[in-house]
Amino acid sequence: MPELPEVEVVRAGLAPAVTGATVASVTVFDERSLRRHPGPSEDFVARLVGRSFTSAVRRGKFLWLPLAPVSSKTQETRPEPHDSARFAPEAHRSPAFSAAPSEALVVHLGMSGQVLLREPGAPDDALTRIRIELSSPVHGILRMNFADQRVFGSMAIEDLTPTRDGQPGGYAGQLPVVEPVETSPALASRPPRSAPALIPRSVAHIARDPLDPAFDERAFFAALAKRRTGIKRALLDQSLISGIGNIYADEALWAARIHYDQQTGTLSRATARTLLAEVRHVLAKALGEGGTSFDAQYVNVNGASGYFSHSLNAYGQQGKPCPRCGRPIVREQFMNRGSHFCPHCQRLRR
DNA sequence: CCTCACACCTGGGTGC
DNA sequence: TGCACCCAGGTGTGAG
Repeated sequence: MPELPEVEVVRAGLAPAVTGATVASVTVFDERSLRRHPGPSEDFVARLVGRSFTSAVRRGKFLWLPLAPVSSKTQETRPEPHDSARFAPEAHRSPAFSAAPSEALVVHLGMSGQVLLREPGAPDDALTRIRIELSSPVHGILRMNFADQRVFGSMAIEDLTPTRDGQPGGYAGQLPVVEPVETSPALASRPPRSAPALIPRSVAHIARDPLDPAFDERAFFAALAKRRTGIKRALLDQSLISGIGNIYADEALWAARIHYDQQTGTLSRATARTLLAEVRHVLAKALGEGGTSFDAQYVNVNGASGYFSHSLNAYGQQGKPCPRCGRPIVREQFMNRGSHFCPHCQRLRR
């Protein structure tokens, strides 16, 4: 499931199931899904079996499950706090976390990937490319099926490296609402916890997403001013801003009344701010509705669909009246894909 | 360095 | 029914 809201739905569904769970077995049905893994499938399996996950982290459309360091003494899984009540695990505060994860299972869903949680023995989902059987101290035995029609998605084991800005690598769950009994201004302004400042190698070049508190707005606006390209190209460039795909690009541009090929350098700072606000709004709204799904290809870890497709104003609405002005929405071929917009509300300006 | 076209893939829907 | 053709939510690479 491609864009940020859909990947976040998967991350949130996966987190409670995988956190603290140990990999019992791995079956690779299609090696093409390991395209990004640096090594043969035997290596992928060997590096995963017996390991346990510490959390589920996401930046933009990339998802990763950090692996607890291999203990030379014992394979015993440590008790960990429930995921819904914390950020990613900390590597330094408690003695139990004396060693930070140094590698992670990196998942990208591509155009059609799904991660589905199933009971053991359940019939395999169609197009399952990789099956990972987990043993969870809370949920018992679980299957994590990676299904992918077009095989643009992938799984890989990768090293984790420190983030450039020293901020958390990505989003790993809700911050706990922990109000200090005696609230001092200094304490209140400081986040109660921080995720590890680590990121998989292949994700390091991806910009933070606009829902990340550490997203660098100034750098984003500066990059827009400097670029010589259309605004939609820029929104889809994951090294500038991550998490946006074709649907939410079209939706945010419609909301901000900007033509997809408007040159980035011509946008005023105020217009760029409006656009960023609309991007955040549309992503957050879709997240609240469980993501966008048109068919069974886009589902959460239980196979259920989201509802955001009912809220689309431009994407896929060609021929229908613009919800703002009533004139028909148009679809044009752009970047080898469809661009949906209202020619009246979203005009090219020089 | 920046920008852009293209390759990588399968399966569902549509129209003849 | 069969079949050609079009469509699909993404990313990495390499040419210019």
